[in-house]
Amino acid sequence: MSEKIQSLRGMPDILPVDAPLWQFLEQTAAAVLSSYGYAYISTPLLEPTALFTRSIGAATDIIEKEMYSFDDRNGESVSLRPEGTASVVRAMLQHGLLQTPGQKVWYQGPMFRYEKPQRGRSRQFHQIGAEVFGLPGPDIDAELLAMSARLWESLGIAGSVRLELNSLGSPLERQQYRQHLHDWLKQHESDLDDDSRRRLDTNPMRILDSKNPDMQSLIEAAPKLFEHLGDESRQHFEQLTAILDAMQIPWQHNQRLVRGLDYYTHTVFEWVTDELGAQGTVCAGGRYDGLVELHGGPAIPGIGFAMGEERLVALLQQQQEDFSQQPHVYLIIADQSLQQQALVLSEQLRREHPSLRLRANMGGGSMRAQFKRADRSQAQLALILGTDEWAAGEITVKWLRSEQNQVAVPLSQLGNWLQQNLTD
RNA sequence: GUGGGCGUAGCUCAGUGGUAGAGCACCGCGUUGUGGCCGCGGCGGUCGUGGGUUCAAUCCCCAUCGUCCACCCCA
Repeated sequence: MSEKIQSLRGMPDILPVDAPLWQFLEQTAAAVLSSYGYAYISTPLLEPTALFTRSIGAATDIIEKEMYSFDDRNGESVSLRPEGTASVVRAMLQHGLLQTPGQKVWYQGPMFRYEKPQRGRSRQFHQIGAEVFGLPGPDIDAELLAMSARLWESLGIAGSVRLELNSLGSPLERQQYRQHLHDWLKQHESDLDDDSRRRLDTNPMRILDSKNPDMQSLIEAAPKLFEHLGDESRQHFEQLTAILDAMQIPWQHNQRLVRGLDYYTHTVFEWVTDELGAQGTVCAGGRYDGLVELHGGPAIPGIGFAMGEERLVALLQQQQEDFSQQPHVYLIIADQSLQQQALVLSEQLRREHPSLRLRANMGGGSMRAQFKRADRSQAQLALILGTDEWAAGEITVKWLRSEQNQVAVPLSQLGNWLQQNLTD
């Protein structure tokens, strides 16, 4: 006996019990996104390492210590993607898709970060994301948020999430504020905790996000980013919030919201929940007006978001709703001599009724055993094919979830009969 | 990366310094062609792994791995 190989740490399997939830999430998201005119795009899991270091910012934790990077057989440094936006920008540029403004795309798939796993945080995790290019105005910001709100509604979790909003201003304003904040914090360095002191030079804006209670009064007193924004940036934000108010989408202004990735500008937002412990951000994003340029393209603005599928599935799980697709019918083969006929019949039914979920008994077994399996399958009814039925050219139909009497249906009419009598 | 909780059957867990148990699940029987309820029987664990203490370790100690939680980070 050889040793059983286990999955890598933080790389969970998604098992059949949970799969219906994932499918519900992904199908609902696909429907909502396409209803807003987003087209699906799929990019490789493996990219040149430089794509991410340039995009995300070399001083971030993602780049410094969380990327799965290695040299391929050609000696080129490649990395598993830690997020999706960089690849989408790369692909849009590479294929000249940014010639026309207003491109909307969405993606879905696994991302990889070498983190210490905990609830809502694994090393391989999944995101659904959306990106829009070439639209600078607050109108698209608002529509993007409305779309996410609509998705929460469709998923039935609207009551569990709330929207937090902020503006980081233009790249210049952001940079100036960062310097200003840094200088101010430097003067209060003795009041900072160890984590914050460490971040002072690398990412001072993140200090505002600290959860340390001892830091809160200092953070309150720190200069506010919003007060350092120029008129244009303020206008952008005010127009956005006016549209949100008109659409009756509740939001909160969180002045400490700064986001972790370097490329964000102007509008940034997070949809957060209190129901998942420490990993409460379920969807986050913002505007990244300088990113396309940073990747060697024209000065085209962009905005997008990514949502964490594991976290959304966790919210869906709390609803206790059953998303699984049970078979409609279970075909019991009363006599093994009819195995061949049963398979032929099954194929015929499936061809006639593509939406029919039919599970035929495989592997033989006694009637008792087959009925047990039929019951366990949650099928609405059992079809029984035995020698008597076969000789008479009919099949016995028994309801498994109600007390109706079982009936004999001619094989020639079985398809129609099922269509008329099955629900959902 | 830091700190803490936990690792006994597929699942949820009990248990003792003398090499293990329950419930659920699974399989079979009680019906020669009828499931769900019930009864009976059965399958199933090198007690995470390695080392130490001991006459003896699943139990005590150390390490390691895994898992969960918080920090950190982030979706």
